[in-house]
Amino acid sequence: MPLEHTYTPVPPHFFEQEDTLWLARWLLGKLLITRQEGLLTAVRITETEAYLGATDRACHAYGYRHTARTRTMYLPGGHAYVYLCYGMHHLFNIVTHRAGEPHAILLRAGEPAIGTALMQQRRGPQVPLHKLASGPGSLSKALGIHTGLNALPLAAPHFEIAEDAAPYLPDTAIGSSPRIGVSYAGTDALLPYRFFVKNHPTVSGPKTWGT
DNA sequence: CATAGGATCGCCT
DNA sequence: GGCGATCCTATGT
Repeated sequence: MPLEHTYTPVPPHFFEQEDTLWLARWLLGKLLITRQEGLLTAVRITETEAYLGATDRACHAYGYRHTARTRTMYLPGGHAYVYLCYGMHHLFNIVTHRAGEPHAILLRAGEPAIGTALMQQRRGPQVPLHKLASGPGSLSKALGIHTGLNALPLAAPHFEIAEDAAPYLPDTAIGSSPRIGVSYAGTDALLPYRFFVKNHPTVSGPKTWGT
């Protein structure tokens, strides 16, 4: 591993804490690392969305709904929740909070950090660097994430969240906005539960809303 | 740059 | 049978 990619993995149980909004902000600037068939790829996270479980109408597990799909969300924090969206996109979430409280954080965008050539290969040669992992479906595709990895712990070999020596992101560098694509959620669609690195080219959708 | 429409299928009612 | 926590392309401004 090259020196510039030295990093410290975060243990899965770190995500058992209950403050999902804080975690969604905290994830910005951290590394999401995946390994498929021994090949390492990683992005630096630039955009996330929090889904706050039973009381959040935008959450799949609103009202403690139990279905085959939502089963994963009831696992303790630190597991991967991967589901198929629109029949073709594999969306990647990190389950948070204690077992039985179905919170999750959707990872929506990141900046390529490790294994960029492989991510380019997975996405196609025409895709510009800043779009390789811009948008939740694209991010999963670049990192080789698919529903076969659903319910696995967020630990080696498949996944890791890690910190490295990157500069600390001050609050003024972070924006928030309503979540994307949840108009079905009534008034909860207006809650500012989307977080992003302000003005970062990899962020999908609005880059400057909020503070 | 903004908007529109089609792709495509597992999950839920 | 209807519809998504989306993406890509095409068309118009």
